[in-house]
Amino acid sequence: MLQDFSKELNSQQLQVVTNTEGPLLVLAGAGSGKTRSIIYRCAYLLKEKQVPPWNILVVTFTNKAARELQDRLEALLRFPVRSLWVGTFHRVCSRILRYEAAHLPFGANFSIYDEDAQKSLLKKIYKEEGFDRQKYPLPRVLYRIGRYKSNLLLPEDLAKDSQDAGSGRGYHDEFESKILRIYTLYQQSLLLNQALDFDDILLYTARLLQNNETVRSKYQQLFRYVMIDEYQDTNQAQFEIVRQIAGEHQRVCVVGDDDQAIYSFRGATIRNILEFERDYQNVMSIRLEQNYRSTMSILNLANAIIRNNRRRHSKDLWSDLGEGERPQLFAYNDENEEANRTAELVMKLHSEGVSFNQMAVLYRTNAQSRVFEYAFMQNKIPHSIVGSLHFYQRKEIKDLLGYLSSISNTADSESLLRVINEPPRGIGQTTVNRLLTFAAKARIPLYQAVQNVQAVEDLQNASRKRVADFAQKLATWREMSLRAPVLDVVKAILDDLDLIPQYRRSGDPKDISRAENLTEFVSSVSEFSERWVTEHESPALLADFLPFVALQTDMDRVEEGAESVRLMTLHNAKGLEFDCVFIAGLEEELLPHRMSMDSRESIEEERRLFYVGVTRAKTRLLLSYAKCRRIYDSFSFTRPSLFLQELEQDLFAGNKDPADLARGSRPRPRKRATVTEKDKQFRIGQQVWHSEYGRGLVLSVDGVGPDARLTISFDRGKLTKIIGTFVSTEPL
DNA sequence: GAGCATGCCATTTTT
DNA sequence: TGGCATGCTC
Repeated sequence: MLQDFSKELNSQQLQVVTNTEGPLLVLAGAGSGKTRSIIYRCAYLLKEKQVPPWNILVVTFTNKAARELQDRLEALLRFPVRSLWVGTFHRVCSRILRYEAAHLPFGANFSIYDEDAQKSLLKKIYKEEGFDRQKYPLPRVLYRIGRYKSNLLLPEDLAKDSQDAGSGRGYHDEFESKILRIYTLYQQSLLLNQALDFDDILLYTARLLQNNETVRSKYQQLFRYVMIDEYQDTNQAQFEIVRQIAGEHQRVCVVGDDDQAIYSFRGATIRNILEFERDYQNVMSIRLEQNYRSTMSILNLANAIIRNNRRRHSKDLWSDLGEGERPQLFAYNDENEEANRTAELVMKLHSEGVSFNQMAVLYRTNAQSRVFEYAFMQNKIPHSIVGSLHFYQRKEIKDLLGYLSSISNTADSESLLRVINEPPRGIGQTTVNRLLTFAAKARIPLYQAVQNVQAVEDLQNASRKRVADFAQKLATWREMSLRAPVLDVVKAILDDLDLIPQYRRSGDPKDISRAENLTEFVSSVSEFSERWVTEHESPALLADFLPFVALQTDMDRVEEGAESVRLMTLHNAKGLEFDCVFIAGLEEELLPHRMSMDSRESIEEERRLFYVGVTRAKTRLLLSYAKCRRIYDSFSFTRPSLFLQELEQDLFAGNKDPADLARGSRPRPRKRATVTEKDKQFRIGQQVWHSEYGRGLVLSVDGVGPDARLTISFDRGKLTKIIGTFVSTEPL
């Protein structure tokens, strides 16, 4: 066995595989075969060390990575490895919480709330308590709550802290105490619904392991060998979970790359990987620096980019795949040109024999995908957008999931509220309010109130009947879901509601796509069920399916082999590789993003994001920026990214117009600055000139002077909204 | 109680 | 720009 391995692995990788008995830190550069090392390490434990699969825990960053790992491991071993624990932190922890529900303030069938559900819960709290949404914006409050949770702080801990610190004074303290109040109510309402948000899954697991010795030692003994991938992107809660499980036996292997840490906005801290050697005793550390993915020209660029970061374990990637083609840098006039030229380049590469699924277009923000999608459609280039419109965030899918949660977890009044009149069945606001009042008085969930509608006062007979009918349906589905396969339950609900045919009949293309999405959902349930049956030899029930689907993401739905160009954000590109990679929008305020330019740390993280993108490419890398970009409905001039400015020109292939970059790097006024005439006035019907679009006619004027928003019809056929500064009142 | 129109809002990254 | 909430009307 070992001999087989030594043919397949280099000496560092082999070290990773065989050093299984103590804490191990693997600093694995991009493309250095870390997944491969993890897989072989598992194989080594299973075959050589005879460790039972259920004693091994492997935590990956995405579900997709978990599945891939499992598949590749089985291919290597040539037999199925069923009871190995492989999954994301969220998945593994949600499993633990369901097993250990007896020790927790919620049942095994708890619901999992996504961000939208979190928001609607908060909105309701704001309404009841009269909080001001301007003063306490939802995203900000949610972010704060998330931060508390990933640092393992529940409201009661904070309350204690603020008491210790003495009474709060001033505006800041008032703000903090309001946040704490909101957090407290929010947490209460989650529990009332027997629901957890994403952060709760980690928080409650960490707490349980900390506080309950029996449970802790159970999992310490179960997870005799622990491996954590992408350790650079773990947060404090995740750190604590690992420590509770593996701190005692110390058989823990963490794999990561500090240069690829890109999730600090979600509470991840690079500290975990930088300090691993202090957190555990006698840590062995191994560096994987040989890259098996990219040519040297690409790695030279990657190394040059990341060298500008200060806080890192310094390392240089190298490969023996030859020099290859140097990366190309393109300067375009605007985002449309960028998209069109990219589409042309894609077709050119395709005609040279590169298959579509070996090409990817990467960008910083999802909003950038639109122009590419359009250009690719125009050119009939097969493409798939990864992650922009979340399948699981679509209304029709969430409605269906709302039904499923309502019948699975009858405490989940929020989910029931979502679907109680969707599709409309004549249970309006008034009726709902009366039901809610009744439920609150009786201290029962909405589900019970609906079931006991006879006892609810003040209801009109017609309403009461409609509620009773609905209650009957719910009860039937629920009854069915306890024993029948989930696929049957889903089909029964859809049939009873007549949802798909109704959407299909409407004729509205949006509704037709809803019908299609529901059909796709059914086939995903069916796919899940088939997998489940082969693995568990019993049919999948609703209670098996719900926890699975709640942690699914759009990323997990990309068909592997599909012959299409992938369009995705740089974040989503983590862990992937393609022959040809395009990175678009390399401009100041886009990459680095304007929201992340306030501190050195955040700029370094943006730089890492660029680095992650670059290191996805095997043979060809094509970078671009636009000199002018439309944001919402106005045009802005842009400057090339700082990250381009700090690079030597000879890293790139002969640039068509190298002067562009030099010009861009000269200090220039930030925005709206090329046309310098002062005091321009515009009127309807006036002739104006634009450097690119040529002569045009002003159709409407909104505002005064250079800042006025104009609608202009250009002679060349373009009709656009633009700000006054961008056009000249005289021929150019 | 349902559907429509209007006006307002925010617009980074996601398990 | 467009998605969402609110308010208005039938």
